[in-house]
Amino acid sequence: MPELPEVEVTRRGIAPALTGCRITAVRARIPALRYPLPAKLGSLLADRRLEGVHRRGKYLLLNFGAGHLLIHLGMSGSLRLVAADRPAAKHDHLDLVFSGRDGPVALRLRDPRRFGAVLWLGGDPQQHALLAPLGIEPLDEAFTADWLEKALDGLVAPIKTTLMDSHRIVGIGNIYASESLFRAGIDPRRPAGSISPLRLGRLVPAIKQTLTAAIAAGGSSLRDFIQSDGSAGYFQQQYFVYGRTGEPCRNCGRPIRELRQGQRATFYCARCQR
DNA sequence: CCGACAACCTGTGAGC
DNA sequence: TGCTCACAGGTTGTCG
Repeated sequence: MPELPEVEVTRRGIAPALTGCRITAVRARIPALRYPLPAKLGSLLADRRLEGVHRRGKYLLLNFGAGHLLIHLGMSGSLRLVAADRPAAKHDHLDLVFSGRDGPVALRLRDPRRFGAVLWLGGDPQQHALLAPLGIEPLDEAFTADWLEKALDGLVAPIKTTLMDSHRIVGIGNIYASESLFRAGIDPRRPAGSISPLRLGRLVPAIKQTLTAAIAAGGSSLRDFIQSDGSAGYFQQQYFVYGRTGEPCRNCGRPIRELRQGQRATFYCARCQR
């Protein structure tokens, strides 16, 4: 579910409600997601004040002053703000209960597939083994066609799988890789290192526009993505190619094609993308 | 370093 | 209706 836009929408949903609030309880219902949950998370966070909520790639960082709680939503994770006494449903694995301005409120993590992660980072978050190797933020000013040309130099792998490599560029997952390449008019199978500067000059703004539009729409609601207040995102209504196999291209009318790259589905228009 | 692949886990929808 | 199979937003680790 969550690529950069969904994580950013989540961040913007929870930050205003929780920043400045203190933890009053922690409820962990399972011992581990992708990694074991931090031991003694309750005493670690007891009475701590949330200083801010940040994002790095698809990771959320909750700053508690003494350290950061790192949260990754994996494939199926979501965070919601709910009344603290609301019963937990299936796959609601973790609650962080805060003393909110209007009474106790729980930040509830749900993750059916359990590919997500919750870790406690005591030191500088950027030095952590999961964050240090991460690539550039695509919405940063530093992400330019010049930067991309150097980053892709010599690479033979298809541009689509390369865009999804978080050690080069963060935040672009399977949906937004296909969508960005359509907007740029680039064939997803094209070797990353042999794309002309002219085309890279189209790809950079295509990525930025795709991600920005998705954030503005509240993310994509594949199956069950929900915002922190429980409402849906609407970006999927703006998909050009993702999940539209056989349907007419919104630009030229030809049927959208589907292929597999690295065990993932790719969607594209054979006429508009070269 | 690069690229291909399996693995982690549950839910859902298609097809029979 | 019920069963089986393929596939789903991500990332790490391994291997050649």
